Amino acid sequence: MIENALPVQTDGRLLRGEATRERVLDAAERLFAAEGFDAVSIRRIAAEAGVTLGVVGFHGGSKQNLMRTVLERRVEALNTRRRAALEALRDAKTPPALGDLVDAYLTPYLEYASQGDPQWRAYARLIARIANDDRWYPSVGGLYDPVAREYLRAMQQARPDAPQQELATALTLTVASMLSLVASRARIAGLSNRAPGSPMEYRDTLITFCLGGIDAVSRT
Amino acid sequence: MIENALPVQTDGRLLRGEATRERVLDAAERLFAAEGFDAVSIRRIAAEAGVTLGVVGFHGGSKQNLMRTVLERRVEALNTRRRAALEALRDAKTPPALGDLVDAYLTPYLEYASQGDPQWRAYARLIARIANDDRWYPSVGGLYDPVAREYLRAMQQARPDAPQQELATALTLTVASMLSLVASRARIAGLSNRAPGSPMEYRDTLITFCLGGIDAVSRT
DNA sequence: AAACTATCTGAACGGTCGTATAAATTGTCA
DNA sequence: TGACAATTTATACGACCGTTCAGATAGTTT
Repeated sequence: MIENALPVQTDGRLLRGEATRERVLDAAERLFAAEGFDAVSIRRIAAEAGVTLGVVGFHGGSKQNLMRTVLERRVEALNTRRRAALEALRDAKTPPALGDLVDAYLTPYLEYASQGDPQWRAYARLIARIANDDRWYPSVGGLYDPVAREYLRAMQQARPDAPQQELATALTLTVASMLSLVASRARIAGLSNRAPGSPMEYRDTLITFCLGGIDAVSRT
Repeated sequence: MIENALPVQTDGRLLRGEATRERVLDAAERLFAAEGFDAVSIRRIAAEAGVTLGVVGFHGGSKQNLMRTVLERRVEALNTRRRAALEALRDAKTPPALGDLVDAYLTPYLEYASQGDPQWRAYARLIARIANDDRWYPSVGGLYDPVAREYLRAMQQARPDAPQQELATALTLTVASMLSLVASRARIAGLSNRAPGSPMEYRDTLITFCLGGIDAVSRT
């Protein structure tokens, strides 16, 4: 088993294979996001990346491992933006309001999902997919949950009298609503009689909805 | 292509094959719900149903057609319960309150999802799966949307001043929250530090959350 | 009993799957 | 330049895929 293939060479130009590796991960990211893990074959990933079959195995390992790598590749950037938004609220003179917390948590993901970079958009769709699949979440949920827990603590400080258990559930429903804007575009567009647009168009309504929901729950 | 294999015989006891057909559909329902369309092979459905491979094709047709049949089999029962709950509210002397509407829409699905019958539980999980998948929703969304639209009209009457577009979005977020209790049990249990329990345990919190959200949106 | 039809069996078809690997290629360093 | 390691190619493996179908079986009708 080839565990770690990182090049030992000094010069950056040496990493000829690093570019191919990115192409493979990008292709896998796009296809997994669009069609799901089981519907995509390694051969199609290879074709999409413009490489031969063996290269995918060389850079990505097994199919499961390839999926995991794709999921882990961008998680730090998303977590960093969410943490930074939370820090910014804490640095303000007044303690953060509930609405600011909801906004701060939802906005980075929505921006990534609506951004110009198609790879980030694909990654956002992929997250929405696996969050709704109990098969994947156990192995990657730990990457996202710590930040969510930080927000949960901040919400508890903003609503000290709210029942903890219910507040936690309200946050998970908030996350589910957010993800649904990306994962369930067909259903949402159909029911709201809108042409399916960027998730960002629903941002204000989403925040109002979730804030109203959390507020109601925290008054239980 | 054998289009319609319904038996012409008079006596009901004749339908020996009808029982096998149900076993095949039940097995497909369980496996599709648990692992998704692409992860399940017809051979595994046959084994799960205790029949040979050819029988699945005989009663279910192609794999796509089998999926469609499974989805359509129970939709009328769910729609009927939702419509009946709405009618009951309309027959009352006072016009239905928003909270009653939310309750009436969510409860039938949550009850099916928590019920003793494992096939109904599987069906509930399957719905939650396909609602989050743009590949399936276009072909089956029409089965569920008409009832949702009836509820939307009732909500508009309960909140005449609410902006229509936003109210529709709020309803889709409500549906997403409801489905997430069934589809994302791992994520929800993880974030709320609860052992994953029946969706019914979250019912009160869910209704409070969604009602608060719709209320907030309709005051926009 | 014979004809008939619905149901089921068992096997095969051509393809695609994930994975592994020997050999060829490429670029770097001693 | 020759040794060396990283990368890529080409191919093979056994397993499983969805679909089809000729023939066996069984229940009903004439």
